[in-house]
Amino acid sequence: MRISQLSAESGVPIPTIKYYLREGLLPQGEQTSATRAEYGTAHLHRLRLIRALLEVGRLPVAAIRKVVEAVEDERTGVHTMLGTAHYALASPPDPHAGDEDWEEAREHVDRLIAELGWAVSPHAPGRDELAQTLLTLRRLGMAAIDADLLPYAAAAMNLARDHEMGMIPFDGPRDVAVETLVVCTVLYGKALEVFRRLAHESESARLLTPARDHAEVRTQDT
Amino acid sequence: MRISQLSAESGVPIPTIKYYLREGLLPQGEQTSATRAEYGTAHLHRLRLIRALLEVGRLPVAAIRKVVEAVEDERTGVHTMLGTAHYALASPPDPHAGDEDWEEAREHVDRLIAELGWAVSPHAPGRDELAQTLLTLRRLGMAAIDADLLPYAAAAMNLARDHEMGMIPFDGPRDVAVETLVVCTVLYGKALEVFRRLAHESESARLLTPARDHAEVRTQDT
DNA sequence: GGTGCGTGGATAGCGCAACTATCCAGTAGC
DNA sequence: GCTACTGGATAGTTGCGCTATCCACGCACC
Repeated sequence: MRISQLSAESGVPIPTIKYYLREGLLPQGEQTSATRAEYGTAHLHRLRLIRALLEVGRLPVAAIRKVVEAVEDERTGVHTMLGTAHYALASPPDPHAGDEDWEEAREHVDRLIAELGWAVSPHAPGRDELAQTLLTLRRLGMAAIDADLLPYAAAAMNLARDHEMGMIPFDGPRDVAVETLVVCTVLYGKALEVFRRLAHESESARLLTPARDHAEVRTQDT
Repeated sequence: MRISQLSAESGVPIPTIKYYLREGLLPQGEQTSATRAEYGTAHLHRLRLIRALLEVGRLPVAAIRKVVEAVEDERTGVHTMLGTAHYALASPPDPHAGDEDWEEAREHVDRLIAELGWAVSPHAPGRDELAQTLLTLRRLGMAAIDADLLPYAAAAMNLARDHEMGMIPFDGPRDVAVETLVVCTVLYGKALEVFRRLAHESESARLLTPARDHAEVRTQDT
Protein backbone atom coordinates (compact mmCIF):
# COMPACT_ATOMS: atom_id res chain seq x y z
CA MET A 1 0.00 0.00 0.00
CA ARG A 2 1.33 3.43 -0.89
CA ILE A 3 0.76 6.65 0.98
CA SER A 4 -2.16 7.75 -1.15
CA GLN A 5 -4.06 4.55 -0.41
CA LEU A 6 -3.19 4.83 3.29
CA SER A 7 -4.65 8.32 3.17
CA ALA A 8 -7.78 7.22 1.31
CA GLU A 9 -8.51 4.32 3.66
CA SER A 10 -7.90 6.25 6.85
CA GLY A 11 -9.34 9.58 5.80
CA VAL A 12 -6.19 11.33 6.98
CA PRO A 13 -4.65 13.79 4.45
CA ILE A 14 -1.26 12.87 2.99
CA PRO A 15 0.58 15.89 4.47
CA THR A 16 -0.71 14.92 7.89
CA ILE A 17 0.56 11.35 7.45
CA LYS A 18 3.94 12.75 6.49
CA TYR A 19 3.82 14.89 9.62
CA TYR A 20 3.14 11.83 11.78
CA LEU A 21 6.04 10.00 10.11
CA ARG A 22 8.31 12.94 10.85
CA GLU A 23 7.15 13.12 14.45
CA GLY A 24 7.75 9.42 14.98
CA LEU A 25 4.11 8.55 15.68
CA LEU A 26 3.97 6.30 12.66
CA PRO A 27 6.87 3.98 11.75
CA GLN A 28 8.53 4.47 8.36
CA GLY A 29 7.20 2.33 5.53
CA GLU A 30 9.37 -0.34 3.97
CA GLN A 31 11.55 1.37 1.39
CA THR A 32 11.21 -0.39 -1.97
CA SER A 33 13.27 2.20 -3.85
CA ALA A 34 14.66 5.66 -3.32
CA THR A 35 11.31 7.33 -3.87
CA ARG A 36 8.88 4.60 -2.96
CA ALA A 37 7.85 2.98 0.29
CA GLU A 38 5.32 0.30 1.11
CA TYR A 39 2.87 0.54 4.02
CA GLY A 40 0.87 -2.31 5.49
CA THR A 41 -2.24 -2.86 7.56
CA ALA A 42 -0.18 -2.23 10.69
CA HIS A 43 0.31 1.35 9.51
CA LEU A 44 -3.40 1.74 8.86
CA HIS A 45 -4.17 0.43 12.33
CA ARG A 46 -1.60 2.68 13.95
CA LEU A 47 -3.04 5.64 12.08
CA ARG A 48 -6.50 4.90 13.43
CA LEU A 49 -5.03 4.59 16.92
CA ILE A 50 -3.34 7.99 16.58
CA ARG A 51 -6.55 9.65 15.42
CA ALA A 52 -8.52 8.02 18.23
CA LEU A 53 -6.10 9.25 20.89
CA LEU A 54 -5.98 12.71 19.31
CA GLU A 55 -9.66 13.28 18.58
CA VAL A 56 -11.46 11.32 21.29
CA GLY A 57 -8.78 11.37 23.97
CA ARG A 58 -7.43 14.85 23.13
CA LEU A 59 -3.93 13.61 23.91
CA PRO A 60 -1.10 15.87 22.77
CA VAL A 61 1.12 14.49 20.02
CA ALA A 62 4.06 14.34 22.44
CA ALA A 63 2.15 11.96 24.72
CA ILE A 64 1.26 9.69 21.81
CA ARG A 65 4.91 9.60 20.82
CA LYS A 66 5.85 8.49 24.33
CA VAL A 67 3.31 5.69 24.11
CA VAL A 68 4.64 4.37 20.80
CA GLU A 69 8.23 4.68 22.01
CA ALA A 70 7.34 2.54 25.00
CA VAL A 71 5.85 -0.07 22.69
CA GLU A 72 8.81 -0.10 20.36
CA ASP A 73 11.48 -0.31 23.06
CA GLU A 74 11.90 -4.08 23.18
CA ARG A 75 14.20 -4.09 26.21
CA THR A 76 11.63 -3.28 28.85
CA GLY A 77 9.33 -5.76 30.52
CA VAL A 78 5.60 -5.72 30.02
CA HIS A 79 4.76 -4.13 33.37
CA THR A 80 7.34 -1.37 32.88
CA MET A 81 6.10 -0.78 29.36
CA LEU A 82 2.53 -0.49 30.58
CA GLY A 83 3.73 1.90 33.27
CA THR A 84 5.57 4.08 30.76
CA ALA A 85 2.54 4.17 28.49
CA HIS A 86 0.33 4.95 31.42
CA TYR A 87 2.48 7.74 32.75
CA ALA A 88 2.42 9.29 29.28
CA LEU A 89 -1.33 9.72 29.70
CA ALA A 90 -0.86 12.00 32.70
CA SER A 91 -1.23 15.74 32.38
CA PRO A 92 2.08 17.59 32.48
CA PRO A 93 2.80 18.63 36.07
CA ASP A 94 2.65 22.33 36.92
CA PRO A 95 5.16 23.89 39.31
CA HIS A 96 3.62 23.96 42.77
CA ALA A 97 6.37 26.21 44.07
CA GLY A 98 6.93 24.48 47.41
CA ASP A 99 3.51 25.56 48.55
CA GLU A 100 2.67 24.16 51.97
CA ASP A 101 -1.00 23.73 51.08
CA TRP A 102 0.18 21.62 48.19
CA GLU A 103 2.40 19.50 50.44
CA GLU A 104 -0.55 18.85 52.70
CA ALA A 105 -2.74 17.81 49.76
CA ARG A 106 0.00 15.54 48.48
CA GLU A 107 0.33 13.89 51.90
CA HIS A 108 -3.42 13.43 51.98
CA VAL A 109 -3.22 11.61 48.64
CA ASP A 110 -0.35 9.40 49.80
CA ARG A 111 -2.22 8.48 52.96
CA LEU A 112 -5.40 7.74 51.01
CA ILE A 113 -3.59 5.44 48.58
CA ALA A 114 -1.86 3.67 51.45
CA GLU A 115 -5.18 3.14 53.22
CA LEU A 116 -6.69 1.75 50.04
CA GLY A 117 -3.75 -0.66 49.91
CA TRP A 118 -3.08 0.09 46.25
CA ALA A 119 0.29 -0.97 44.80
CA VAL A 120 1.16 2.35 43.19
CA SER A 121 4.67 3.70 42.72
CA PRO A 122 5.53 6.67 44.95
CA HIS A 123 6.59 8.44 41.76
CA ALA A 124 3.32 7.89 39.89
CA PRO A 125 2.31 11.21 38.31
CA GLY A 126 -1.30 10.50 39.25
CA ARG A 127 -0.44 11.29 42.87
CA ASP A 128 0.49 14.84 41.93
CA GLU A 129 -2.50 15.24 39.66
CA LEU A 130 -4.81 14.11 42.42
CA ALA A 131 -3.16 16.44 44.94
CA GLN A 132 -3.59 19.34 42.51
CA THR A 133 -7.25 18.46 42.02
CA LEU A 134 -7.91 18.27 45.78
CA LEU A 135 -6.16 21.56 46.33
CA THR A 136 -8.26 23.19 43.61
CA LEU A 137 -11.45 21.80 45.16
CA ARG A 138 -10.48 23.20 48.55
CA ARG A 139 -9.69 26.60 47.11
CA LEU A 140 -13.15 26.64 45.57
CA GLY A 141 -14.61 26.05 49.00
CA MET A 142 -15.54 22.40 48.55
CA ALA A 143 -14.66 19.95 51.25
CA ALA A 144 -13.04 17.02 49.39
CA ILE A 145 -12.63 14.82 52.45
CA ASP A 146 -12.04 11.07 52.31
CA ALA A 147 -15.78 10.34 52.40
CA ASP A 148 -16.18 12.36 49.19
CA LEU A 149 -13.28 10.67 47.44
CA LEU A 150 -13.66 7.04 48.42
CA PRO A 151 -16.69 6.37 46.21
CA TYR A 152 -14.63 7.48 43.20
CA ALA A 153 -11.69 5.32 44.18
CA ALA A 154 -14.01 2.36 44.73
CA ALA A 155 -15.75 2.86 41.38
CA ALA A 156 -12.38 3.10 39.62
CA MET A 157 -11.07 -0.06 41.28
CA ASN A 158 -14.26 -1.99 40.54
CA LEU A 159 -14.09 -1.15 36.87
CA ALA A 160 -10.37 -1.87 36.69
CA ARG A 161 -10.52 -5.20 38.50
CA ASP A 162 -13.77 -6.61 37.18
CA HIS A 163 -13.85 -5.35 33.62
CA GLU A 164 -10.69 -3.76 32.36
CA MET A 165 -7.79 -6.01 33.34
CA GLY A 166 -9.65 -8.87 31.71
CA MET A 167 -9.63 -7.04 28.38
CA ILE A 168 -5.86 -6.83 28.25
CA PRO A 169 -4.19 -9.80 26.53
CA PHE A 170 -1.08 -10.13 28.71
CA ASP A 171 -0.11 -13.37 27.01
CA GLY A 172 -0.24 -11.95 23.49
CA PRO A 173 2.26 -9.70 21.72
CA ARG A 174 3.45 -6.76 23.80
CA ASP A 175 2.24 -4.11 21.39
CA VAL A 176 -1.29 -5.47 21.52
CA ALA A 177 -1.25 -5.39 25.32
CA VAL A 178 -0.08 -1.81 25.59
CA GLU A 179 -2.40 -0.66 22.84
CA THR A 180 -5.36 -2.30 24.54
CA LEU A 181 -4.42 -0.68 27.84
CA VAL A 182 -4.19 2.78 26.31
CA VAL A 183 -7.35 2.42 24.26
CA CYS A 184 -9.19 1.06 27.26
CA THR A 185 -7.99 3.91 29.47
CA VAL A 186 -8.68 6.67 26.97
CA LEU A 187 -11.79 5.54 25.11
CA TYR A 188 -13.64 3.86 27.96
CA GLY A 189 -12.58 6.86 30.02
CA LYS A 190 -14.35 9.04 27.52
CA ALA A 191 -17.40 6.81 27.63
CA LEU A 192 -17.43 7.00 31.43
CA GLU A 193 -17.18 10.78 31.32
CA VAL A 194 -20.14 11.00 28.94
CA PHE A 195 -22.21 8.50 30.95
CA ARG A 196 -21.59 10.63 34.01
CA ARG A 197 -22.95 13.74 32.29
CA LEU A 198 -25.96 11.83 30.98
CA ALA A 199 -26.63 10.41 34.45
CA HIS A 200 -26.50 13.92 35.90
CA GLU A 201 -28.98 15.16 33.35
CA SER A 202 -31.30 12.27 34.03
CA GLU A 203 -31.18 12.68 37.81
CA SER A 204 -31.57 16.43 37.50
CA ALA A 205 -34.66 15.90 35.35
CA ARG A 206 -36.19 13.55 37.91
CA LEU A 207 -35.55 15.92 40.78
CA LEU A 208 -36.44 19.24 39.16
CA THR A 209 -39.16 18.76 36.56
CA PRO A 210 -42.76 17.61 37.09
CA ALA A 211 -43.54 14.00 36.28
CA ARG A 212 -45.33 14.86 32.99
CA ASP A 213 -42.06 16.28 31.64
CA HIS A 214 -40.45 12.91 32.03
CA ALA A 215 -43.25 11.41 29.99
CA GLU A 216 -42.70 14.04 27.30
CA VAL A 217 -39.01 13.42 27.18
CA ARG A 218 -39.50 9.67 27.10
CA THR A 219 -42.07 10.07 24.32
CA GLN A 220 -39.76 12.23 22.23
CA ASP A 221 -37.03 9.78 22.97
CA THR A 222 -38.59 6.94 21.05
CA MET B 1 -10.46 45.56 45.84
CA ARG B 2 -8.64 46.87 42.79
CA ILE B 3 -7.34 44.84 39.90
CA SER B 4 -3.79 44.63 41.27
CA GLN B 5 -5.01 43.10 44.51
CA LEU B 6 -7.28 40.72 42.59
CA SER B 7 -4.21 39.66 40.64
CA ALA B 8 -2.06 39.28 43.76
CA GLU B 9 -4.62 37.19 45.64
CA SER B 10 -5.46 34.92 42.71
CA GLY B 11 -2.00 34.63 41.20
CA VAL B 12 -3.43 35.52 37.78
CA PRO B 13 -1.51 38.27 35.91
CA ILE B 14 -3.33 41.57 35.37
CA PRO B 15 -3.33 41.34 31.54
CA THR B 16 -4.94 37.92 31.83
CA ILE B 17 -7.65 39.28 34.12
CA LYS B 18 -8.29 42.03 31.59
CA TYR B 19 -8.54 39.36 28.92
CA TYR B 20 -11.13 37.43 30.95
CA LEU B 21 -13.10 40.67 31.45
CA ARG B 22 -13.05 41.29 27.70
CA GLU B 23 -14.12 37.74 26.96
CA GLY B 24 -17.03 37.93 29.38
CA LEU B 25 -15.76 35.21 31.72
CA LEU B 26 -15.47 37.65 34.59
CA PRO B 27 -18.15 40.31 35.19
CA GLN B 28 -17.07 43.96 35.11
CA GLY B 29 -16.16 45.50 38.44
CA GLU B 30 -18.29 48.25 39.93
CA GLN B 31 -17.19 51.50 38.31
CA THR B 32 -16.36 54.07 40.97
CA SER B 33 -15.04 56.61 38.49
CA ALA B 34 -13.98 56.82 34.87
CA THR B 35 -10.69 55.05 35.49
CA ARG B 36 -11.40 53.03 38.61
CA ALA B 37 -13.47 49.97 39.36
CA GLU B 38 -14.01 47.96 42.50
CA TYR B 39 -13.89 44.15 42.59
CA GLY B 40 -15.23 41.95 45.36
CA THR B 41 -14.78 38.46 46.72
CA ALA B 42 -17.25 37.23 44.08
CA HIS B 43 -14.72 38.20 41.43
CA LEU B 44 -11.95 36.40 43.25
CA HIS B 45 -14.10 33.30 43.53
CA ARG B 46 -15.07 33.45 39.86
CA LEU B 47 -11.43 33.83 38.91
CA ARG B 48 -10.53 30.68 40.84
CA LEU B 49 -13.40 28.87 39.14
CA ILE B 50 -12.15 29.95 35.71
CA ARG B 51 -8.63 28.77 36.46
CA ALA B 52 -9.91 25.46 37.82
CA LEU B 53 -11.96 24.78 34.69
CA LEU B 54 -9.09 25.85 32.44
CA GLU B 55 -6.19 24.11 34.16
CA VAL B 56 -7.72 21.03 35.70
CA GLY B 57 -10.68 20.56 33.37
CA ARG B 58 -8.92 21.80 30.22
CA LEU B 59 -12.14 23.44 29.14
CA PRO B 60 -11.85 25.95 26.30
CA VAL B 61 -12.59 29.56 27.14
CA ALA B 62 -15.69 29.49 24.92
CA ALA B 63 -17.19 26.67 27.01
CA ILE B 64 -16.55 28.56 30.23
CA ARG B 65 -18.26 31.60 28.73
CA LYS B 66 -21.32 29.49 27.94
CA VAL B 67 -21.42 28.31 31.54
CA VAL B 68 -21.30 31.82 33.00
CA GLU B 69 -23.87 33.06 30.48
CA ALA B 70 -26.23 30.31 31.60
CA VAL B 71 -25.74 31.38 35.21
CA GLU B 72 -26.31 35.04 34.50
CA ASP B 73 -29.41 34.59 32.37
CA GLU B 74 -32.03 35.01 35.09
CA ARG B 75 -34.97 34.03 32.87
CA THR B 76 -34.30 30.33 32.66
CA GLY B 77 -35.34 27.77 35.25
CA VAL B 78 -32.83 25.87 37.29
CA HIS B 79 -33.10 22.62 35.34
CA THR B 80 -32.67 24.41 31.99
CA MET B 81 -29.74 26.34 33.38
CA LEU B 82 -28.08 23.17 34.60
CA GLY B 83 -28.72 21.63 31.17
CA THR B 84 -27.16 24.58 29.36
CA ALA B 85 -24.16 24.50 31.64
CA HIS B 86 -23.88 20.78 31.19
CA TYR B 87 -24.12 20.88 27.42
CA ALA B 88 -21.33 23.45 27.42
CA LEU B 89 -19.05 20.77 28.89
CA ALA B 90 -19.49 18.56 25.82
CA SER B 91 -16.79 18.32 23.19
CA PRO B 92 -17.64 20.17 20.00
CA PRO B 93 -19.29 17.71 17.58
CA ASP B 94 -17.36 16.71 14.49
CA PRO B 95 -19.11 16.26 11.16
CA HIS B 96 -19.97 12.59 10.75
CA ALA B 97 -20.87 13.13 7.11
CA GLY B 98 -24.03 11.02 7.05
CA ASP B 99 -21.95 7.93 7.55
CA GLU B 100 -24.08 4.83 7.91
CA ASP B 101 -21.72 3.29 10.46
CA TRP B 102 -22.22 6.41 12.48
CA GLU B 103 -26.01 6.19 12.23
CA GLU B 104 -25.84 2.63 13.51
CA ALA B 105 -23.66 3.65 16.45
CA ARG B 106 -26.01 6.50 17.26
CA GLU B 107 -29.00 4.15 17.21
CA HIS B 108 -27.11 1.79 19.49
CA VAL B 109 -26.63 4.65 21.95
CA ASP B 110 -30.28 5.68 21.81
CA ARG B 111 -31.39 2.11 22.42
CA LEU B 112 -28.96 1.72 25.31
CA ILE B 113 -30.18 4.90 27.01
CA ALA B 114 -33.80 3.85 26.53
CA GLU B 115 -33.08 0.45 28.07
CA LEU B 116 -31.38 2.09 31.02
CA GLY B 117 -34.53 4.19 31.45
CA TRP B 118 -32.57 7.42 31.73
CA ALA B 119 -34.45 10.70 31.29
CA VAL B 120 -32.08 12.27 28.79
CA SER B 121 -33.07 14.72 26.06
CA PRO B 122 -32.90 13.31 22.53
CA HIS B 123 -30.76 16.34 21.68
CA ALA B 124 -28.21 15.80 24.44
CA PRO B 125 -24.75 16.18 22.90
CA GLY B 126 -23.54 13.28 25.01
CA ARG B 127 -25.45 10.91 22.72
CA ASP B 128 -23.33 11.97 19.77
CA GLU B 129 -20.14 11.87 21.78
CA LEU B 130 -20.90 8.36 22.93
CA ALA B 131 -21.74 7.25 19.39
CA GLN B 132 -18.46 8.67 18.16
CA THR B 133 -16.58 6.85 20.92
CA LEU B 134 -18.26 3.54 20.15
CA LEU B 135 -17.55 3.95 16.45
CA THR B 136 -13.90 4.66 17.20
CA LEU B 137 -13.67 1.57 19.42
CA ARG B 138 -15.14 -0.57 16.65
CA ARG B 139 -12.77 0.81 14.05
CA LEU B 140 -9.90 -0.13 16.36
CA GLY B 141 -11.19 -3.67 16.41
CA MET B 142 -12.63 -3.65 19.94
CA ALA B 143 -16.08 -5.05 20.49
CA ALA B 144 -17.88 -2.36 22.53
CA ILE B 145 -21.07 -4.35 23.02
CA ASP B 146 -23.65 -3.64 25.71
CA ALA B 147 -21.96 -5.96 28.18
CA ASP B 148 -18.79 -3.86 27.90
CA LEU B 149 -20.63 -0.56 28.32
CA LEU B 150 -23.16 -1.31 31.03
CA PRO B 151 -20.62 -1.40 33.90
CA TYR B 152 -19.59 2.14 32.98
CA ALA B 153 -23.18 3.35 32.81
CA ALA B 154 -23.91 1.69 36.14
CA ALA B 155 -20.84 3.19 37.79
CA ALA B 156 -21.75 6.64 36.47
CA MET B 157 -25.33 6.38 37.69
CA ASN B 158 -24.29 5.12 41.12
CA LEU B 159 -21.94 8.05 41.60
CA ALA B 160 -24.51 10.54 40.31
CA ARG B 161 -27.40 9.24 42.39
CA ASP B 162 -25.66 8.37 45.63
CA HIS B 163 -22.99 11.02 45.88
CA GLU B 164 -23.23 13.86 43.42
CA MET B 165 -26.83 15.03 43.36
CA GLY B 166 -26.64 15.35 47.13
CA MET B 167 -23.80 17.83 46.80
CA ILE B 168 -25.84 20.27 44.72
CA PRO B 169 -27.76 22.85 46.77
CA PHE B 170 -30.94 23.07 44.67
CA ASP B 171 -32.63 25.24 47.27
CA GLY B 172 -29.84 27.81 47.42
CA PRO B 173 -29.01 30.60 44.97
CA ARG B 174 -28.97 29.48 41.33
CA ASP B 175 -25.37 30.45 40.69
CA VAL B 176 -24.20 28.27 43.55
CA ALA B 177 -26.15 25.30 42.18
CA VAL B 178 -24.76 25.56 38.68
CA GLU B 179 -21.26 26.21 39.91
CA THR B 180 -21.41 23.16 42.15
CA LEU B 181 -22.68 21.03 39.27
CA VAL B 182 -19.89 22.15 36.96
CA VAL B 183 -17.18 21.83 39.58
CA CYS B 184 -18.48 18.42 40.58
CA THR B 185 -18.57 17.25 36.97
CA VAL B 186 -15.18 18.59 36.01
CA LEU B 187 -13.07 18.22 39.14
CA TYR B 188 -14.47 14.96 40.46
CA GLY B 189 -14.34 13.80 36.85
CA LYS B 190 -10.64 14.50 36.90
CA ALA B 191 -10.27 12.69 40.21
CA LEU B 192 -12.11 9.68 38.79
CA GLU B 193 -9.86 9.66 35.73
CA VAL B 194 -6.75 9.69 37.91
CA PHE B 195 -8.11 7.02 40.27
CA ARG B 196 -8.75 4.85 37.24
CA ARG B 197 -5.15 5.14 36.08
CA LEU B 198 -3.86 4.45 39.59
CA ALA B 199 -6.14 1.41 39.87
CA HIS B 200 -4.79 0.11 36.57
CA GLU B 201 -1.25 0.51 37.77
CA SER B 202 -2.01 -1.27 41.00
CA GLU B 203 -3.79 -4.19 39.33
CA SER B 204 -1.09 -4.44 36.69
CA ALA B 205 1.53 -4.63 39.45
CA ARG B 206 -0.36 -7.41 41.23
CA LEU B 207 -0.75 -9.44 38.06
CA LEU B 208 2.66 -8.95 36.49
CA THR B 209 5.28 -8.57 39.19
CA PRO B 210 6.40 -11.11 41.80
CA ALA B 211 4.99 -10.75 45.30
CA ARG B 212 8.26 -9.38 46.72
CA ASP B 213 7.94 -6.39 44.40
CA HIS B 214 4.68 -5.51 46.05
CA ALA B 215 6.36 -5.54 49.40
CA GLU B 216 9.08 -3.25 48.07
CA VAL B 217 6.59 -0.85 46.62
CA ARG B 218 4.54 -0.86 49.79
CA THR B 219 7.66 -0.19 51.83
CA GLN B 220 8.72 2.72 49.68
CA ASP B 221 5.16 3.89 49.78
CA THR B 222 5.08 4.68 53.46
C1' DG C 1 12.74 6.18 -24.40
C1' DG C 2 10.10 10.06 -23.50
C1' DT C 3 6.26 11.87 -20.47
C1' DG C 4 3.68 12.66 -16.57
C1' DC C 5 1.87 11.70 -12.23
C1' DG C 6 2.72 10.21 -7.64
C1' DT C 7 6.31 9.79 -4.19
C1' DG C 8 9.52 10.83 -0.27
C1' DG C 9 11.91 14.42 1.84
C1' DA C 10 12.57 19.07 3.40
C1' DT C 11 11.15 23.62 4.75
C1' DA C 12 8.13 27.23 5.54
C1' DG C 13 3.73 28.97 6.61
C1' DC C 14 -1.08 28.93 8.49
C1' DG C 15 -4.94 29.12 11.97
C1' DC C 16 -6.51 28.81 16.33
C1' DA C 17 -6.40 29.46 21.23
C1' DA C 18 -4.73 31.59 25.24
C1' DC C 19 -2.48 34.75 26.69
C1' DT C 20 0.96 39.01 26.99
C1' DA C 21 2.95 43.53 25.95
C1' DT C 22 2.46 48.21 24.92
C1' DC C 23 0.34 52.41 24.75
C1' DC C 24 -2.72 56.02 26.34
C1' DA C 25 -5.56 59.24 28.77
C1' DG C 26 -7.55 59.88 33.18
C1' DT C 27 -7.49 60.33 38.04
C1' DA C 28 -6.69 59.20 43.09
C1' DG C 29 -3.79 60.25 46.63
C1' DC C 30 -0.03 62.54 48.29
C1' DG D 1 1.43 69.53 40.51
C1' DC D 2 3.52 64.88 40.53
C1' DT D 3 3.46 60.07 40.31
C1' DA D 4 1.72 55.57 40.33
C1' DC D 5 -1.81 53.05 39.01
C1' DT D 6 -6.21 52.23 36.45
C1' DG D 7 -9.35 50.84 32.65
C1' DG D 8 -9.59 50.40 27.87
C1' DA D 9 -7.85 49.42 23.34
C1' DT D 10 -4.84 47.20 20.09
C1' DA D 11 -1.26 44.50 18.55
C1' DG D 12 2.07 40.90 19.24
C1' DT D 13 3.68 36.26 21.06
C1' DT D 14 3.73 31.33 21.93
C1' DG D 15 2.61 26.61 21.18
C1' DC D 16 0.48 23.14 18.69
C1' DG D 17 -1.45 20.60 15.01
C1' DC D 18 -1.41 20.64 10.85
C1' DT D 19 -0.98 22.34 5.64
C1' DA D 20 1.21 24.15 1.50
C1' DT D 21 4.94 24.40 -1.52
C1' DC D 22 8.87 22.91 -3.68
C1' DC D 23 12.10 19.56 -5.57
C1' DA D 24 14.26 15.55 -7.60
C1' DC D 25 13.35 10.98 -8.48
C1' DG D 26 11.40 6.92 -10.66
C1' DC D 27 7.60 3.79 -11.93
C1' DA D 28 4.04 3.04 -15.38
C1' DC D 29 2.18 3.83 -19.61
C1' DC D 30 2.57 4.85 -24.04
